[in-house]
Amino acid sequence: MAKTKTDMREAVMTAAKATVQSHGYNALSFRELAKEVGIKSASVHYHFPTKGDLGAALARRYTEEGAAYLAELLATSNDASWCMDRYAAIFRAALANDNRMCLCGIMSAELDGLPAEVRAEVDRFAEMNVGWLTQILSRARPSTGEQDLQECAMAIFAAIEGAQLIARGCRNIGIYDRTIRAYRTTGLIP
Amino acid sequence: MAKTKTDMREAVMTAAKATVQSHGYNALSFRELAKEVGIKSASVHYHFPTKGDLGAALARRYTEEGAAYLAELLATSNDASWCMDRYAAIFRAALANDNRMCLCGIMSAELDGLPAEVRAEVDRFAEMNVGWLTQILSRARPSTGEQDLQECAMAIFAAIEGAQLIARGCRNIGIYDRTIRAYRTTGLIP
DNA sequence: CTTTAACTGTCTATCGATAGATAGGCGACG
DNA sequence: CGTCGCCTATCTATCGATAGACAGTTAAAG
Repeated sequence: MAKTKTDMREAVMTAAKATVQSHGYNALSFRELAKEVGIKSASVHYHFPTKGDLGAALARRYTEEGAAYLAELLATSNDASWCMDRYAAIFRAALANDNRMCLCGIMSAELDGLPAEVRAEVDRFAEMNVGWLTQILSRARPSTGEQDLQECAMAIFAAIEGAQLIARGCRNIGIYDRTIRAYRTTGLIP
Repeated sequence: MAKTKTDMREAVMTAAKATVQSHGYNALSFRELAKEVGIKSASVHYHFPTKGDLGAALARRYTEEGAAYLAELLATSNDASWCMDRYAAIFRAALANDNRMCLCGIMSAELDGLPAEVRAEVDRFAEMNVGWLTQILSRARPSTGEQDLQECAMAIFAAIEGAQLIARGCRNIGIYDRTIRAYRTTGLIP
């Protein structure tokens, strides 16, 4: 059974995702990527004509997979606190996995070097997260206005991304855990 | 009056700081840097033998200047709330200035490509901030234990860095403002 | 069937740009 | 004179991207 076009494309995207989460979009190299999946860089260009195409495809899939998982959480439990636990665990898992970061978090830092199509996907990821968090908050605080819910959701999203960023910077996952706990204690997170 | 060695060194560091805050450490180029300050790239190497030397000097100065400013705040007012306002304003100013980021925030995202001496400076910056925030918190909540104060200080630092990161990613400074306000409302920030 | 044509996925080879870094020279100044 | 600050010139490495060839597959035409 030979590799189909889709197989190779998947392999490239998987390797690229890991590289970006570890070293950022700028560190993504067609040559290195090709070496990892066992083809030549010219063949990577066959699947993704430009680096921007690859980056955008990566970010889009990342958002979609995240949205699917979060929807599953939402359908599994009505407990906002439990959902938030699982949510924070997603970002923790990236750190635990070789000190990786959220794809869109790391891309936000590299924003200036990003092609426009990649930036658009970064925005969509943030929107998706805030939307989900707003739903969670509306369960935990049903009497709160939509406006306030969204602001608080944005704050939670930013705070968790920040916790990941700083913990990564210090190469210390304990910082992430303690920070999330402090968010809970102060009431930022349900 | 010709330029002294110190003058040129200062000029290089100033330009480099702006570049890193805008585009990250990886985007820092000796050639571009030299062009900006009106010398040649070989001359930049005269002042900073390697890129790591430049990056570390940059981060060290950034931490020192920040510490000096924060000490000034601490000496100016006893009002924790006012100090926190000024603190949040520092990070806001970076965003307002061409969507720049905290030097150490952006370096945390690029951590893997950083020379060891630069990483060490990133750690020191975080420590310095947490130390200052702990002092502020001990004024606002004098009855709280040192352990809890430090955790909360770390949480505030991470949350503000995150707010800056996300607002930058969305190219929308309003997101920063609303997020900081939400931090206040929930009680994370005094 | 068989032949022919197109398509697919990968290859080799190469382009121009840019990176960090180094060797050695030149003029000013104390 | 000798050091200081900056220069020209150049090296090697790597980047994204492209052109052109080749083998394997598919499918239509005869």
